[in-house]
Formats: sequence, structure tokens, C-alpha cells
Amino acid sequence: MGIPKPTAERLARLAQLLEQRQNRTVPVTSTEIEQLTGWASHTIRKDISLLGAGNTIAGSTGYDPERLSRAIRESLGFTGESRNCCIVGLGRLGSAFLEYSGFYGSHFTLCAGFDSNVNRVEILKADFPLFPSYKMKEVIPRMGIRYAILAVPPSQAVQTAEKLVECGITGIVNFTPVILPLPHTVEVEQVSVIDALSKLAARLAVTQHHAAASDTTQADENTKE
Amino acid sequence: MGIPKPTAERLARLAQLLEQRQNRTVPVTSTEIEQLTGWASHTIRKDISLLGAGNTIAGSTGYDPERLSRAIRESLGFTGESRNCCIVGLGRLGSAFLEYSGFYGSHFTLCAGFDSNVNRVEILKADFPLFPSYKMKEVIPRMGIRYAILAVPPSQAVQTAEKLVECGITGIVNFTPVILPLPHTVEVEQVSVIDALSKLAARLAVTQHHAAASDTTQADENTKE
DNA sequence: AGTTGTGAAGGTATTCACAGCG
DNA sequence: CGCTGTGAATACCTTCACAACT
Repeated sequence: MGIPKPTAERLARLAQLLEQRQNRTVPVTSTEIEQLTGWASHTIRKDISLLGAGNTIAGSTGYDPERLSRAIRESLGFTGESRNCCIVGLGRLGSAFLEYSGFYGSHFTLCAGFDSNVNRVEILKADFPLFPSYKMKEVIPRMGIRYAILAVPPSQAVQTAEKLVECGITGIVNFTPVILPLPHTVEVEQVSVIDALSKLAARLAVTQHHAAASDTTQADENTKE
Repeated sequence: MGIPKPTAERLARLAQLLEQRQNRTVPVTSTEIEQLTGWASHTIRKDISLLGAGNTIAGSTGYDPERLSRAIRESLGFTGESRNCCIVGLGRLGSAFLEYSGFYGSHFTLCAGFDSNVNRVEILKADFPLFPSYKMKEVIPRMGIRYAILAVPPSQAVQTAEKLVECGITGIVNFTPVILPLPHTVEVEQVSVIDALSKLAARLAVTQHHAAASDTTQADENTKE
């Protein structure tokens, strides 16, 4: 029993979705989720079934959103407390996150920012403390930060990433276009624009021909067609 | 003969990498690529073999970077000219791209920006023209723009995306956390931070145990382990 | 009726192992 | 020998089809 990664990613997103949803109590059906996400209803049912049954509200009525999202979080090891993240690199892009509201709904907390430029650290304002980069080694372990958002200039990407790993970071969201050669105990999610565009172009180039008769919807790169 | 999407994505990235590489002429081996990307050497060889042989420099020496990257671009249909992109939503995040240098190395061109707030459009400066949103329908077809970077507030995401599709956009890089229910003739690449963090957390939670004896490197979420 | 849940089938991508070339 | 190239084997994920339940 091991949850496949694609399934895990879908479930993570689903949990997030359920928590943002209105109607906290009214049951959610696999068909409704299909409408929201574009993932086929059987995909969703299969995914959910993989985390062990017992999430259906009665039998035919759908899932209990509350219970389902809890089950997902447990199964994925998303323990109760919010996960601590830091943002590294406070340039144009990085500083955009300082006022990004999206973190509130989520189970992640942005709780520190770093930049090698001390000026920036002093000028910028945020709801959480900002530090000069040389303090990473002290601050990151102390605050129990496991995730980092990397938004430094490309030239500094690799060395900064390595430093982050030394500080105990286990997951990096990499906004630079640079490939990070890190031990695979660390997970890296590549989100540079160019990279995203390249993926799009690549997929469009090989777009399969089995379009079939369907005007259903899709919504995520995980819809592997 | 159809190139699998994961392969296409890897190859796209590889091409990009080769072009950034120093040593334009010295052959590149699958092992070197492994070091750079974290993809196993046999994965790379397989990927390359799928686009038809004849990229090896002599036989045992490795690949000709120049020839290889050209072969990739051809095979993926990345025709000569740069691909036109626009940025939609010029808030904090969107406007960060106006001065993003990463586009220069790439085969993508950022050539228009849109925002519903006319003030922003007038105040902001960029190397390319900025327009009020209502001009999308006219500008996008005229400039032959196929890709859009979506950076509007979440509440406007869906309607804006739909409008983009109407205008002829075929690929959307979605920076909002909102799932876009679009026909699957359109490719969407989701790059919201929260989403990326969730993916990381999900993968770390299910991290497979077959770590084996290896301290090789990894670098991309496509390393499906 | 409409739903979930899931074994089984099917399809795709990854990994292996080794032939073949320089 | 080291390296590419690739058929074959494997592992993985998705899709189907239908039983079970309300």
C-alpha cells in the first residue's frame, strides 16, 4: 500500500479545494468534483478509495467534505499544524509574495524572508520577519521551517539551494529557471515561467490525436489526457 | 510514433539546457546530462532515441549539443521563430515579469501585457506594449499570440481564462490557485505557489522507500522516482 | 434512480540488459 | 572499454465495468 504520487498530488489539491468550498456540510459527489477539477469521476473515486474506504456519508449520497479532507490530510501525513515556509530572494518576484493572500486558506505559513541585500530586508514590510541571508543557518532550524520558495537571481540559485538544504529544508519551490542538482531526499518543484511555457509547448506539440468525441473539461497538467 | 508527454517535457528542458551550456561544441554524454538534471542516464538515452537516431557525434563520444537541441526542437515542432506570449494581470506578481530577464535566452517572447485597470496600463513601463483588457480580442489574434501568463486575482481567473481561449490562446500558464475548467484543446500549466507546496508535501509524505543505494541527484518533479 | 467502491483490463512510461559501434 | 541505441520486461497509473448499497 503506497499512494501513487499523481494520486497524492490530486488528493492534496482536492483537500485544499474542499476547505475553500461553501456548503461545509452538504455532501460532495465525485461528479461535482469532476466538474470542479476536470478529473474524471472514476479517477477521483479511485484516488479516494486508495486512502481506505469509509468516507462516504451514508452510501449513495456522496462524500462528507469535512471527513474526506481530514482523511486526505492524515493519509498524506499533513499533520495538524501549518507547515512553515520561507521565501528566499526578495527581488521583484520574491517580494510579490509578501502580500500574497493565498496562504491564508492553505495549511502553509509564510513565516520568514531572506535576502542577501540588507537594504531590501530593512525597507520591505511584511507580516513576518525578514532577515539577511547569512542568518538562514540560525533562523530556519529555530523556526522549524521545512519549505523554501526560491526566487533569487539565476546566478545564485544553485549555491543558495545547497545552503538551504544544509539548513534543513526538505522541499523547494524553485522559481528560477535553473536546474538544481540536489540529493533526492529533497523534493524540488520547478515553477519557472519559461519552464512552464516549455512544458506547454511540448505538450501541445505532441497533443495526442485521440481527442475522441468529448467536450468535457480539463484543468490540470495531471490530466494526462 | 508519438512522443510521450513526459518525454516531451524532459526534452524541451534539455534543449533549453543545452543552449545555455558553455562548451558549445564539446560533446555531451548521457551521464553528464544525468548529473545536470538528475534524470537517469538510461531515461535520457531512451528519450533521445525516441526522436529518431543520428544525434550521436561519432559513436562512442556522446551527443553533439548543437545537433541534438536542433533535433529536439524540430521533433517537438518548435519552429524557428520565437513563440509569442502575453501577460494578463499586471498586479504585483504580473508586473514582476515586465522586467524578467529569463525570456532572453528562451524561445519565447513576451510581447504584450493586459490589465483591466487602465491606470496600471498607463503607469507601468515595459519593452513591449501594454493594453487595457478589453483590447485582448483585437490584439491577441493580430500579434499571433498563442500563450498567456495568467496573473489576475483569483476571483477573475476563470472568466479571464475563458476570454483568452476565445481570443485564440492555446496554452495558459496559470499563476492563480484557481482550477480552470477549459476544453482540453487548451493546455494549462498550474504554477501557483500553494499548489507547488502541496505537491511537495504530498510527495514528501509518500516518498517511496526504494531509495536504494544511491546518492545521485535529482532536480525535477518529473523524476517520477 | 444515483452513488460509491474496487478488481481486472488496458495503456503508458520507466527501467533493464545487452547488442553494436567507434 | 565507454558510450549509444533499443527491444523486452517491468512497474506504474488510468480506465473500465459492474457489484453493492441506499
